Amino acid sequence: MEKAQIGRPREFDAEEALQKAVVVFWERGYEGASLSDLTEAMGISRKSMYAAFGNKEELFRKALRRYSEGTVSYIVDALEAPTAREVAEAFLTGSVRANTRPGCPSGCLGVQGALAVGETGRVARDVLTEWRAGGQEHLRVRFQRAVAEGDLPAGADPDLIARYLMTIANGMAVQAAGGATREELLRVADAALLNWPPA
Amino acid sequence: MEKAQIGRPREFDAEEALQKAVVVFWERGYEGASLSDLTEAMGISRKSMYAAFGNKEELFRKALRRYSEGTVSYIVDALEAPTAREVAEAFLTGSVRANTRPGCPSGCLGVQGALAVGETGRVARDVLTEWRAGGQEHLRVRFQRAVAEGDLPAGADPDLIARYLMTIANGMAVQAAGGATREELLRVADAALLNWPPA
DNA sequence: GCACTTCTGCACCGATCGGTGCAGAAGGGT
DNA sequence: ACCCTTCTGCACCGATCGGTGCAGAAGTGC
Repeated sequence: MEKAQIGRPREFDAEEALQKAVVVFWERGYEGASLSDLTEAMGISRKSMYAAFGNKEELFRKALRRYSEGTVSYIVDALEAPTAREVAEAFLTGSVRANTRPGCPSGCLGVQGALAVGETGRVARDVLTEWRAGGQEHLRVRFQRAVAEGDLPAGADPDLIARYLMTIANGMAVQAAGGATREELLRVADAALLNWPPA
Repeated sequence: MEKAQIGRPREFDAEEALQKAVVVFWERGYEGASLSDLTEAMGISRKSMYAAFGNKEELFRKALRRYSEGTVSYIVDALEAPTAREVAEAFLTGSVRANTRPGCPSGCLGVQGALAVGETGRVARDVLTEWRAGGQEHLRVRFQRAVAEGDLPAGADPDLIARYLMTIANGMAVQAAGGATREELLRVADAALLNWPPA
């Protein structure tokens, strides 16, 4: 993978710069984040950004990937909880924590990054739609397994349960973007889990 | 209120044009909707738009007001339901219907109109944040009344119940923007109401 | 040291952004 | 008929958008 070192090496840390881009996209959304905003935060010139990441859309894709591996890696952990109930708990409390992390923008990049957009944001919007659907699909598969294992009743609908949880998580992202606190959202998560399974 | 008719009257129907603007903002968001997009859909020139509505921010405010009075007027109706449980049901099913109305953009203008934005969208974002908070406050007051009337148990927390319902509604807006169908979301609404009150 | 590659910063590209100035047309009220 | 106001369409404003061409600096392998 690593090509032989030929020519002048870049002066900045690409991972570090990408993390800065994540924050800008997270805070302003794809369309609201201008190249000037991005490169200024990343501490590099436009030319260096294009050489290292391709273009704005590619930068967004890579930022989302980094966001997935970092901020919202709780999802992967949640899926490994021993029972469906614990999966749901870990997923929702993880969402709350990610949406209200001190020092980070409020809400979720995957939700507010590009929800309704103009022509220029179509790709970013579709990327995020697919990203959210992917997360929901992981939940669905996990709950399907839980049904097979007898952890959930035979009549339970894995698709509905996954969508139910993802809907709550999406809603909490909107709430966080609007200023809701971690404590307020944790209470919502508790309320959402009062009846389990929800179908 | 009506100023005496002096000078040439405008050639277009302001209400009709405003409704077109609602759809464009709803579909593309505040920043994603350019003046060209808006005026083209409204069928009027830039100059006529500025004369009739002020500027883009004012147009957005007026579009949101019209949206409130039209598409999401179900909230007002829901608040008048006789019991807290029926209020919750009417609110959630109304949300689902509004988010998945054939011929209209998917999702909710109040959510996807301006969630994460750049400098130019700050005002629109704050307007929507306040708008969502206002809706939640109406629910809270209604549930507070329900507690006073004994319709909800004395220990119930109106603030939490209102936030819980608004979180679900917000989440369903995100789901609808991602392509969820009316039937799928109605099942989510049912699941969310399985335990009542949720706290 | 040399050749080669890739870096960086700056100026610049056409397109589009929100918003206006202007001129002329068109409808009042009297 | 007149005046006066407000309409409309078009061209245009400076600013900013995402993206590049260019020149020179700076590193690597030989």
